[in-house]
Amino acid sequence: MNLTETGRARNPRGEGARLRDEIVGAAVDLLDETGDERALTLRSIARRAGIAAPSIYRHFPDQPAIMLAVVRDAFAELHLALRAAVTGAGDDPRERLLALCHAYLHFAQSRPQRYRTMFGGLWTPTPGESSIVAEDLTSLGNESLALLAEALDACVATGTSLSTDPAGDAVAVWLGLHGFAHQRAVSHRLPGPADLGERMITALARLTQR
Amino acid sequence: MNLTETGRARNPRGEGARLRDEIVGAAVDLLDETGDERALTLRSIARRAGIAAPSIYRHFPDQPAIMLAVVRDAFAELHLALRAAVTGAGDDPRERLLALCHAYLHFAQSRPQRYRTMFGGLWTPTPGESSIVAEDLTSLGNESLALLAEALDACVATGTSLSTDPAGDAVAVWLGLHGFAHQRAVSHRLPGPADLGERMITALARLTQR
DNA sequence: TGTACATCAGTGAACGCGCGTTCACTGATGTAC
DNA sequence: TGTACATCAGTGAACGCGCGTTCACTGATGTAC
Repeated sequence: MNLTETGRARNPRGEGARLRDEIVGAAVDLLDETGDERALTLRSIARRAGIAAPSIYRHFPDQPAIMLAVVRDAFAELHLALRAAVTGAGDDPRERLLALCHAYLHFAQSRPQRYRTMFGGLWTPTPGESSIVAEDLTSLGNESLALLAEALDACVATGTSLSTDPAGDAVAVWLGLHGFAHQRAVSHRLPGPADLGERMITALARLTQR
Repeated sequence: MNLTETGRARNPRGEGARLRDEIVGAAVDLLDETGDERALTLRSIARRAGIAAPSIYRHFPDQPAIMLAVVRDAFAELHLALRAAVTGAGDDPRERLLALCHAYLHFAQSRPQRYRTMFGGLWTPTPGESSIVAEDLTSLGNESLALLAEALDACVATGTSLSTDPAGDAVAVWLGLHGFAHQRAVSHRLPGPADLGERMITALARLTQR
């Protein structure tokens, strides 16, 4: 590492972009620890990263841009986790779909603060006031939703799902997962039976009884 | 009203509590307009209410206490809306359940910022640092959830729902509604078919085909 | 009925603080000649 | 090979601002006698 006891060593020429990742990492750490995106100020992130506050401006135009990078990272991480789950689940479409859904719920449960931030919509009150544009936001979860739609399609093809509109029902499954995951991320004391997630997935994906 | 052109008239003796409601109202207005709970500072709320900032301390111990009052008000309003919907829906259990669910979704759509704040979990990062205690939070939606469970019970009793665990499935329906409502409150551009909400309700409540 | 006084609702000035952002800078490292 | 110079990564000091909170206060209104 480039860190010393009394500060950080400078990155070599051409690799200043490393600091960009360190800044995002510091922001993620702060978010996971405090659970409060209001704590992610430009100065607190700089402190955490061990740099002077103005150094951030070499890499980000403003504070919301850091948040966007954090959220983008988190969505990329989610997508990787979902892909890995599907890939590792074997060939049975039902198992693949369930693995994907469980990976989604696991992702949210293990990083509740990041999950809340990804979908909380707070970090960008008014696109236009900052460097962020609407385009940055709309497409964020699309890749992962496509993965879910694909898994549901496969279930329909083998008769495991009775859905007559897999594309629409994929959105329904996603929103169900989201409601479950989000509420659990927020309250950590969810009423309801232990198999609640399973039950919602089965119902929304219109899976047949095994 | 007690407002004049150059300030507000003082409340008469014994009715100083009126200002409390005005403070909460000002906070709600700010929240609905800005869509950003970070904008709800003690000073901005005071400005909006037309009073001096220290006047707030006569009615609230600190800023999170105002947020709690806002959220409590919103939950009370939600409960009233749900009750009114059920009451006005006639005797058919299916219609009553659907009316309740639609009222829930309508509530969230017509007050997206308040809905987000109610369930966003941001306004109370660490109970104990402020005047808020955990007890203030846990019971917030319980009344409304009970209403939903009751409506689902009635559907089961008449064979309209095939649920074998209405209490658990009521939570499932709620989380489905929440996922739908929350995501719509945040993004306002939801993919999926027009009858998505209907579809989720029917599936999660295990309603029979009509 | 008059009057002194307590209570109540709300104010104005001031405090110290962390914030985002700017500016001119430092000093190491690679490059041209 | 040596040296002047451009580039690059990051800094330190300073700015103005809005924040939460405190303090002693003002002045209207009800109450006791």
